[in-house]
Amino acid sequence: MNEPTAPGRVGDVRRRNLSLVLDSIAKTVDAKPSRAQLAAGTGLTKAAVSSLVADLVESGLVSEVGLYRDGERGRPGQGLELNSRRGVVGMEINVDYLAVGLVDLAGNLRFHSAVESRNRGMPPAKVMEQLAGLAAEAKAAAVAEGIAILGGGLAVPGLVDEKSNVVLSAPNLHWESEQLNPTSLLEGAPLGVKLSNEANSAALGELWYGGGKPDFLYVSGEVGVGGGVIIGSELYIGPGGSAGELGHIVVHPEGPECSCGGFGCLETFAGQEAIFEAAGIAGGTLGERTGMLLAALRTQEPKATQAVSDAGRYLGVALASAARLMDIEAVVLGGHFAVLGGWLKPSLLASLERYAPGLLAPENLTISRLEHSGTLLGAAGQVIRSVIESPFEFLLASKLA
Amino acid sequence: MNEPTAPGRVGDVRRRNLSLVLDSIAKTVDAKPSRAQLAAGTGLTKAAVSSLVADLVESGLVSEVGLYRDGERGRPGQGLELNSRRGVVGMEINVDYLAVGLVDLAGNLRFHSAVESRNRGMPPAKVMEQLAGLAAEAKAAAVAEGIAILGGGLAVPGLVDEKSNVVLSAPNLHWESEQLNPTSLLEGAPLGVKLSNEANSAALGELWYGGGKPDFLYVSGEVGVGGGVIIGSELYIGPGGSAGELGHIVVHPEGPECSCGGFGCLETFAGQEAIFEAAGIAGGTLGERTGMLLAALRTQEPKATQAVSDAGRYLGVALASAARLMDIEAVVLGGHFAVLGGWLKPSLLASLERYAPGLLAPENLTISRLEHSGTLLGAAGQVIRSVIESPFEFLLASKLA
DNA sequence: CCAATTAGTTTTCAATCTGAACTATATGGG
DNA sequence: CCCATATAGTTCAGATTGAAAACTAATTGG
Repeated sequence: MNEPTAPGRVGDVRRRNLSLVLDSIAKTVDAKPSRAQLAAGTGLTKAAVSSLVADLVESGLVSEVGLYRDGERGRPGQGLELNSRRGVVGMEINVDYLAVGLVDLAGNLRFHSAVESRNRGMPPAKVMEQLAGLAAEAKAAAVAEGIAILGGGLAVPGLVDEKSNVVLSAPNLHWESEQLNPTSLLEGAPLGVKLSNEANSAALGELWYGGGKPDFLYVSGEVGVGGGVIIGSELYIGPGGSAGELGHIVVHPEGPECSCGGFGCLETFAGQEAIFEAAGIAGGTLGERTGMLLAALRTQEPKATQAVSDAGRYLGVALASAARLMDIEAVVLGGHFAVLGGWLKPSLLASLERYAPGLLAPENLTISRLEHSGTLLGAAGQVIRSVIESPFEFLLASKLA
Repeated sequence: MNEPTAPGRVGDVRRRNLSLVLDSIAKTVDAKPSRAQLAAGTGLTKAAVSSLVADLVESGLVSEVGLYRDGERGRPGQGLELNSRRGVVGMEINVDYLAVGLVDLAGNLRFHSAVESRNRGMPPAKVMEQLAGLAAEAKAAAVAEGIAILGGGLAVPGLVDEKSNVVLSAPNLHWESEQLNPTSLLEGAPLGVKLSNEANSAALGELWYGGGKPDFLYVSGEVGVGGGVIIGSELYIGPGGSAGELGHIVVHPEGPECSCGGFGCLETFAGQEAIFEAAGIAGGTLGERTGMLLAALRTQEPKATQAVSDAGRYLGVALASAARLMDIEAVVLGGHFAVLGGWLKPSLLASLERYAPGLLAPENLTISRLEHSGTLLGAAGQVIRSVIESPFEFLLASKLA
């Protein structure tokens, strides 16, 4: 009724095992496993692994990196790793800036570039044009480093339809039902460009390239308060694709009206604008206002400390509810909340302890260290991940070419 | 890192296809598909379906039910259906009653029995003893109807460890870390007895045997306020197995202290006890108090209508948060909330519209019609479902026997 | 320099699906 | 009554794939 549940064919076994072997290689970062180690790790026979690895090497996804002697005696193994001469471009459109990065299959950020850009209210075509300039830089970097670009990921701060490349709504950009053509940013990349949501991408970036526990809630404090839910090392997006809207959890039933039309949403207490306003900070670019807020916090200006403490308290209420509802055991703070982390944490932890005592251990509340590259890494990572999960399709395509 | 991700073997294809065919037969209730129709429906060839069905019939899971002529000409097909001479016993321990039911593979409730029983504070052994009497009734009914019992499911109002048959905690029963031996209730049943959570089972019962949309939140108003989250036709239990704790969402940060140690939880506003207290109803059994409340509502006694209206309002706050966070599009009210449904719905809908305007269409807020058999059906259904999802294991077992 | 040890390949075999040919059983028109 | 047509279901050769075991390759230490 839901998935059409395709029949199992004999060939599916190979699809699955190709992915299993590739994933094992990907997981074993720094270790460069041999075929024999992969056989032991996966439960497959050496014969099967040899055959599978041959296909993966031929397609260019995996490369052999010299010999590897581990034990005392015996023939040394051939080290295997994800080919670092294949890469994916991660891109991000946000309210105040644009950014690109080049990530190789092994997960190294090989190039990074960002520009400030006031995108709120700007027509999508204009923004895409500017982004194309950054993408060209990434392409040039790839050529310089000898990296073949397989595809790209583009994160935007809004709800997207990944299949049709439509931004369904991005209120903070004032976009609604905007058809983008992200694939044109990377002409010729075999896997094209995948559109995704900013908070979700950041959560995935944190999972794959940051402090990646298998289950956690990522809290994204950009202009809005967003979230990304990771369960069992997978992104939970919900039936309609818009799960994780932490910013519109009701934290006070008598609270003020929110831009979403509801009342008492977390965003009205802990959104960037709300914090700036409560701290009495106005005017200037986002960067300037953030600087002013941090300066005020450093001098312990009462209005500023109170504003951040209040935000932490209400964030604690929201997280208590979220943790109880979804059985979440760890939280990672990103974006604005990462910047304010140190000032936010005390009131946040106190609030969590008040509203959900014993549920979330303080050491499970962490601050993202990926800073602004998390979203990029996540956007690119989704494409890398799709190859790791279905290498068979990639093999087919590369055989045709 | 999380699942050990077993390697794909050639034989896995058959496992999957056995399940695919069995599931197709199960989904096609009333239609009794032929092998040819299954082939068309699944995408497998007739040859493969014939071979798979042969195994399923031999194991007793599927039975052939006479000829079936559909078109104008041609040889008629052999109708196939889940064997209604195989059944599973669903059992429920709750605070105020015990219940059992016999469910055949096709999902028909063939026998049902319940007794009132004050189980709060009762030692588990005593409760299990009484339940054994009910289980014996179900076994006798199975013999009378010629049904072979494959296994059973036992739902309890608390957090359970399904692997070790331990009730980790059931605060409303005053149980903590209680080792049960549910399998002894159905001596000789090849699949044993599976322990599960009451709210989750009720949600699954609603999914499989009620108004089963693929995505919804089931709200269980028993003594506590629980919930079960169904996403993509599967139960979401979270990393620790305790997701869906709707009762401890914070609906008012200045609310009273809750039994969980937190403050302002939904349960303190909309739990059974809270409603009775606010309505000024005390004394007597649960059934008597419920009767008094319904009577007071019918005569529009102000305290009672106000109590229920308040409960609905706060339930709306919790559902608004839950719907935003998990992207939930439909809600089913069960238990106490189903009983109060008509009186609760107006304030609940108004509150939802205030706190999350436009998110949940009124027609997607429904009241369960399964009444007290929902939990039973879900508990038994989990065992039936496990057979449908891995018939290969069942085939193996039945070949050995 | 050879025994021991470990890595990786080749070969044979069994499981399982597909596809095509074949058998089985019904309807309806001449 | 009988045969063309149509549909259901079975049988059998062919292809894919991993398991198991035998084999080849490469390295170390005595």
